[in-house]
Amino acid sequence: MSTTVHSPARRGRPGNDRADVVAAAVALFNQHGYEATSVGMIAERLGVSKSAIYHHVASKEELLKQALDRALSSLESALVSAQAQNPQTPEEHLQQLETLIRATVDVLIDELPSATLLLRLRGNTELERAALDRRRKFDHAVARMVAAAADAGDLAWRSDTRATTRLVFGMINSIIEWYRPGGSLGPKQLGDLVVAIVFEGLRH
Amino acid sequence: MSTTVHSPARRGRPGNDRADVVAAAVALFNQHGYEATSVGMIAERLGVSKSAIYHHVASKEELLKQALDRALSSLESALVSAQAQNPQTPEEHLQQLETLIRATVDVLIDELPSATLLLRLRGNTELERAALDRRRKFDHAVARMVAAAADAGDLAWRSDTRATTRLVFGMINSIIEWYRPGGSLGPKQLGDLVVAIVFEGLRH
DNA sequence: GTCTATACTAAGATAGAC
DNA sequence: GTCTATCTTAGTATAGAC
Repeated sequence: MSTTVHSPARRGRPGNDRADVVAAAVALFNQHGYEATSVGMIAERLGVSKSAIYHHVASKEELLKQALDRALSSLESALVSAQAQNPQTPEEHLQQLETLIRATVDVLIDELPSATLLLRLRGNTELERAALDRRRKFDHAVARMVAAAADAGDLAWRSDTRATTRLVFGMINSIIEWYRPGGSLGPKQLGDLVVAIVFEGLRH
Repeated sequence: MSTTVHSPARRGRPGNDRADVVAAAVALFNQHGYEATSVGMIAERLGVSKSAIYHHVASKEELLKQALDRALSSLESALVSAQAQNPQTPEEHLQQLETLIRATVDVLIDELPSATLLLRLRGNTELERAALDRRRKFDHAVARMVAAAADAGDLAWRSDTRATTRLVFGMINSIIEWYRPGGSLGPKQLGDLVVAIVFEGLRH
């Protein structure tokens, strides 16, 4: 069981390792949904038989868990990095939100497959509900940060802070629906664009 | 085959009609995904046996088609109503976009189940790809309307009109992820909020 | 690390009775 | 409008050889 995440030069017999299997699984989970993806489909994509998959993981659910952990950890790191700022003035609160928005955009792009999986979860199993709970904790921490910025003034959160926060992060999360690496738009530029729309709007 | 959509008082033997079956199916498609939803699950939700479903529709796919047609027709109507405005001045272009945004929000709320189904499509079958094609035509028409507004001036579409449009409608579409009827926020207020964020941004 | 073979379960759909 | 019974295919997972 070579648990190495990115071994630079693999030892031993060629073939697939755990990371390969997870990557193939996540791609298929995103295309067909977790429930509708069979172990046979994952095996087929890797060019091996079904039972070869069970050499790497104990169950189909373990593949889901791997990917969700990865996405959640990355998002939580983004939040922590913004929380480190400890803002005092209204302008510093705005800067903190900007940091959070850019860090979230970066995570969505860097972890596009696993983040996509997370954002499409429906909570149909215990594992999925646990992941959604963890995501809800993240959302609440974000909401607290936004509320603090609104309290400090300088932010037109338009009476309903909760709905506004959902809309803003709905916009950010929608990136996974269309963003593909290698396009003309890089992470930095996309972050600029999102921040500009959120804070300044589209009217001249 | 009583094809009535909302018969005020049903004739004949009590039980489920086509609309009941479609509604149950859509709810389950949204929760588990189309592929992962079995006809047996639909039957169970309605309290009947599997084969009772096949009295109302010829296949599982027909249930999907019904719902997607409904969502697409509603969205296309919203677009047509905005297109009827034929704007001349920059301010009229802005008003046209506002009309489109409000009409889209209304459709998402009024047709929440079927709109949710449409927005989560992955294009894994011919039917799904046909629906996605129809949705793409809608998106392109929206993009043309936005481009016309940008050309008329008065709109800070920040160099990349395409990405900006995607982000804005990503925000609007994200409504389906959390909006539930009966909350404190009505369609009108939500439309106000979206329009305010999109045009004015959050900074004071 | 991968294979074939197999156990067991559930899927979509049909036939024909009530 | 719904039922039971059935056909056929495909799902998750395991056993044990190479």
